[in-house]
Amino acid sequence: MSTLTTPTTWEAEKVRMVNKASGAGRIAEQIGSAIVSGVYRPDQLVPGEIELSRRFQASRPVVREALKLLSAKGLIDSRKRAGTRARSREAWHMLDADVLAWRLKTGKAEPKFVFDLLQARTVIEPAAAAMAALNHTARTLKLIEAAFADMEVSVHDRALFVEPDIRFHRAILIATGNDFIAAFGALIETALGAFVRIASRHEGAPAPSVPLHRDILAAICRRDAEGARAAMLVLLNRTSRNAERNVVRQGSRKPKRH
Amino acid sequence: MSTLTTPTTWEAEKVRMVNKASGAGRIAEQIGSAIVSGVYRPDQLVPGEIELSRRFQASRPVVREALKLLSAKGLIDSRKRAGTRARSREAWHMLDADVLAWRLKTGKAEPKFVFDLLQARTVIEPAAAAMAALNHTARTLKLIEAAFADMEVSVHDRALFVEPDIRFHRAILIATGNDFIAAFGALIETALGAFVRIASRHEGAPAPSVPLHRDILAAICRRDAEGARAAMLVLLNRTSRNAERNVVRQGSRKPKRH
DNA sequence: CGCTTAGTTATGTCTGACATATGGTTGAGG
DNA sequence: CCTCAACCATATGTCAGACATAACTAAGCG
Repeated sequence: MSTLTTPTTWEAEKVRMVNKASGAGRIAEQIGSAIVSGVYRPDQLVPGEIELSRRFQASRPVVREALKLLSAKGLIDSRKRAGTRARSREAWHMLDADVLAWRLKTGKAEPKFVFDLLQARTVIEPAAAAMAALNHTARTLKLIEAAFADMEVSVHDRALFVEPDIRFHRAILIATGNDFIAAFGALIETALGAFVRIASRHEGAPAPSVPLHRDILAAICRRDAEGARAAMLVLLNRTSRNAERNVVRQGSRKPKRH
Repeated sequence: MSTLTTPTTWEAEKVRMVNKASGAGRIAEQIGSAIVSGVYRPDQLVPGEIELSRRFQASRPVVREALKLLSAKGLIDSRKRAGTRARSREAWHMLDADVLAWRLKTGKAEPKFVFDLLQARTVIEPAAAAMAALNHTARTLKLIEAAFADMEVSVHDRALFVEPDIRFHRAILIATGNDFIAAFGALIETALGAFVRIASRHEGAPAPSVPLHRDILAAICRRDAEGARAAMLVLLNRTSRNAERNVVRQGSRKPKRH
């Protein structure tokens, strides 16, 4: 049953984040969530390793592995004598799938989170669609087409629809041929996952968005960069309107930072 | 700057990557560089932990911490029985400062790397400048202005010029008020660091770019979004022309992925 | 009063062992 | 001879206890 030489790369395997079940991943998630939710203030503290090992009922090496995970994501910084400190949010790796998930889960200030997510998508994805139109190959185009076909099949159920939807947008990012643009995949995934969570109780089937996706695919197919850009922009504008309608009203306020 | 013998040119508190000196960081850098340079093929192998601990003259816990660092950056994936495998490049966190540095250091296919870097900047930074013009605060504007002032001071020396230059572009990203846009800071830093490395032996002082930066700052100051976007685009086009002139000619070839 | 020095403390590192799951191998059964 | 189940080897996962090292604190000395 296994396809012999063809790698068929991901498919079964989801985007693998930290293994939540096992020790280090579980602890990293707990501490990471605490940091992004503001339990541990910017430039200070975090309990010591022995204290953490006691608190999480795990040995110190496991705690240290968890801390290394968080360190690699820019959340903490350990120095020899005085403990490990939570780093300020400018240092966080905001496009890391785990950091995004933790921020979303402990949804503090969710309106601004959703707004920024959409704003970033509006910057990246139209340009990505244009680049994909110019640079796509037979292989990458096939990925986009396959994702769109699966969207059409599951158009009746929002829960089923979201997976191929995410795959569609990711495939476009990959089709750009630019690794740095493709790095936004995690962001798209989180954004769409969040939207479906928010919007699922307000609306029915996602049928109206299918023709918009079809326009994007068609433009990419005929290597029409500006058409693809415009079509993607139309889709994102629709998504923005939906988000505005669904998010609590304060979402329309201009974000006001100190 | 990196692996040198700890001159600590600019003082302690900087963007802290992995602590290269100490065990886990040093090992992570070695293995990570090997992965991004293609020594360990996509979906396969990587020596076992005991073998690694022997090879790097370190204990197994330290090796495991290094592996956790790499795991958090999307480079590897460990499963219980059959070892830890190098993940395919789609999984790599391309905007991670360490991954960027490792890819740049073991510069394989550097022309495409530089080209993609510039292309990504052309997508992000004009939009970021426009957003900064609309959203900047007194605090964030001051950061941009301070960086520009330092650029003017050190205009005579390219080596000194690069630091405030990086700071200028980072400050604009921060001034957007959007965390996800700001996440590109590491990319900008790597890009400018790479360009100065490439261009330093071809050209003299970076004086011509100063008025272009001044135009960006002025547009942001007067909250002129489209002006800021256009000014940034002008700067990036100049940078692109310089890069084209400096990089070997094959950089103009269409990147051809299988 | 400032500088040096000693002590405290948390991270960093090491050793050695056991637990666990999984891939491969082997043997039983069809 | 082939199929499938049980077994075993192996690499990661986890644990415990110990020592090394550096940095912050404070006492001691000039």
